[in-house]
Amino acid sequence: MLKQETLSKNQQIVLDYIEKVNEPIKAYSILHNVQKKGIKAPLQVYRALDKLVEIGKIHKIESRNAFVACKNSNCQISKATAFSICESCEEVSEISDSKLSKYLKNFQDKAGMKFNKYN
Amino acid sequence: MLKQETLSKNQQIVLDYIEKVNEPIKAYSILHNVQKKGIKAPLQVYRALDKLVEIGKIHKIESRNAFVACKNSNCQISKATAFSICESCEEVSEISDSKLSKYLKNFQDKAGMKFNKYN
DNA sequence: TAACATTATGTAATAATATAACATTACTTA
DNA sequence: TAAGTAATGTTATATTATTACATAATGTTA
Repeated sequence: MLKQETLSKNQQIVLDYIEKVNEPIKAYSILHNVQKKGIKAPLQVYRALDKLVEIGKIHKIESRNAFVACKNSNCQISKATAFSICESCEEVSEISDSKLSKYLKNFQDKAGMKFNKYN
Repeated sequence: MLKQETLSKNQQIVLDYIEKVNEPIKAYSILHNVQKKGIKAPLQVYRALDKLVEIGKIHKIESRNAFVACKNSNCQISKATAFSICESCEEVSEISDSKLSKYLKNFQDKAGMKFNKYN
């Protein structure tokens, strides 16, 4: 099953905006900024976000309820990423050191669970 | 600066409940369950949770907006923990394999940031 | 191409999670 | 005991996310 090649209209609008701002951004902030493009309701944003996360184009930073474009698109580690977040300025970087990603991918806990994706 | 020895009334009520259920639980669920103890408002729960997280008695599982008692209290890795979460049943375990914790503690990214705490 | 399934959209309402603001009380410690 | 800090109580509100339902667009395949 190949990844879909083309994004839908709303998905593309949301992704374009997230890539443009190039830093973590919240759903309602995205909404405010794409209203001129015809997206009117939170759900339209959340649906696009869900899809973009699913196909690996963006990540959700759970502790911030924010979304950021993936820096490793189409790459193996896109589901095993992590972020460093500055405690004073909140600046977020996707960790590209692959050791952590490898560690996570190989992780297997005592009960036999294996790593599938970070959350 | 030593950690405080005694918890306040609300903190103790909330911690007792979280330890009793022994699985991740949400703030409003805690609220419903401690109302008989005199806690009436969300803020009273959130304030207790904030403090308990701060002193390491519990962790917040960001991707679930849930809180769980720490299994490594008073231990070095209490700020560098992680969880494995079953994708079908959502069962959550705190990873006690210390390799991940050690990796995180020693992590230093290209810009020189060091690990302080997970989020 | 017709029929069907799947995916995406639009819209309104509402649920779930979390914080702001303000007043008061309790605890610590100099 | 006075001053400072931490905790509490309460109301209102902000923020984040989903349910429910109707419709349209797209993809699949017989």
